[in-house]
Amino acid sequence: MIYINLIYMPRQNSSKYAILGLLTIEPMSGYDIRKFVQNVLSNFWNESYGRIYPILGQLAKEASVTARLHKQKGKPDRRVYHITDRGRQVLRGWLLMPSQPIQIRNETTLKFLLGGNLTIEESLVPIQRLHEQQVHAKQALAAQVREIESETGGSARYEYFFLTARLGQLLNEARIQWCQEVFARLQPRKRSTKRRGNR
Amino acid sequence: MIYINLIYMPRQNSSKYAILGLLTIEPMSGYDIRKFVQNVLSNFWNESYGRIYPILGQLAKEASVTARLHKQKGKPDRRVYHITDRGRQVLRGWLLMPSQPIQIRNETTLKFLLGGNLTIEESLVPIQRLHEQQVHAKQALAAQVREIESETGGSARYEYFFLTARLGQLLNEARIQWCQEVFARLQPRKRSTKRRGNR
DNA sequence: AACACCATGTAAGCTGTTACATGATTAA
DNA sequence: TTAATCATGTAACAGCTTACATGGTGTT
Repeated sequence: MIYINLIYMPRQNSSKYAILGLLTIEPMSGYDIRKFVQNVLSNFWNESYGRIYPILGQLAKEASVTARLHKQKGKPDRRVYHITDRGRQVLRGWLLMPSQPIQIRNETTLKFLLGGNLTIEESLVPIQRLHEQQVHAKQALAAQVREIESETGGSARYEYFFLTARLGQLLNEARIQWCQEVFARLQPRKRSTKRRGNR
Repeated sequence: MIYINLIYMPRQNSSKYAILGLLTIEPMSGYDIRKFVQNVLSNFWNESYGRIYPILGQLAKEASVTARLHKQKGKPDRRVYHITDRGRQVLRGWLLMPSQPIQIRNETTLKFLLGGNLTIEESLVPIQRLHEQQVHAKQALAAQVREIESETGGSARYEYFFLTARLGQLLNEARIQWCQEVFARLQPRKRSTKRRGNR
């Protein structure tokens, strides 16, 4: 295939900038980044080792970060990455660009929409699971908010961390409420309508 | 690389089952599916032509769907796909499986979290855009709900369509409220703190 | 004349996860 | 003894989008 007018323009590699951005919070190793993403950002971001390590190498080659080796006793060496001024410039350029529209693929919701192909009981199973999960997440989010509030009372970053956690809370509450509405509307008439050919 | 114990187990191809599922709502062409996903499901699902057409061909080969050619005057022929009994079985198997955890990558939220690298004014720009967009989406969602309510008053599918749209509404309201909280907390002290080296 | 819509389809190629390798320490 | 955690890294490969091709009709 020949590209004459345009070079193949992939949706940009946001992992690269995400990792760069996390290094402005604190210098981190690849392992730290993974942990941070899993523990703190999992509500709206994810990264796998398979991306993190190659990207850190690439960023170092571009002089957007510098690596410092921290030797440890009893544990493997840590390669801690620090963002450079050049890295901050690159990051700033990305931060100011309009965000890529989110490509959402929420299997649970799609399956629920197609619930007409199942019995009501079958359709409710994943929603019960979702409800439990979201109620559990509610605790974790509240703890996170308390931690942020206690940590850095007046820092510039504080507001952004707090408000991001707040978004998580609001979405969490919305999902819990939805589950309750589903239970209220779908439970009562328990006619096991396993009708398939509905046209 | 040699896989001895396990075959490479990719995250499953949910597009295939999604497309199959949409054909239980109504027989559709590839073009219809794209339109439907964009117009109705865009809040929680997306599919591109590059996937839809090959998958429809694959599903036809597997006898999960059958194709019927609809000739049109002045417009290209439409290849309309109908789900088969075998297809319904395959779909049912997928619907009963627990959903893959959502892999979210919300650039807007991540960028907001990293707002400490920008001025408050700069950080607020995308949130103002988000707010406008969500207020606009609110209208569209309300219209969608009204349409579902009027269409099929008592059908089995009605409840699932309605409740899915309802989830969209609740999440939409949560996001709008979040934007307002952001404006309230971030606007007042308009000190243009373009501090970069925050450690 | 330019553009958008209808309609189907394919090749390029980046994106991103998973399953490995490796190896020491600590907890159950 | 088994498993988990710490820690870095790579190869395989499916997932998915984008940019094309093609061509008629209707709208601005």
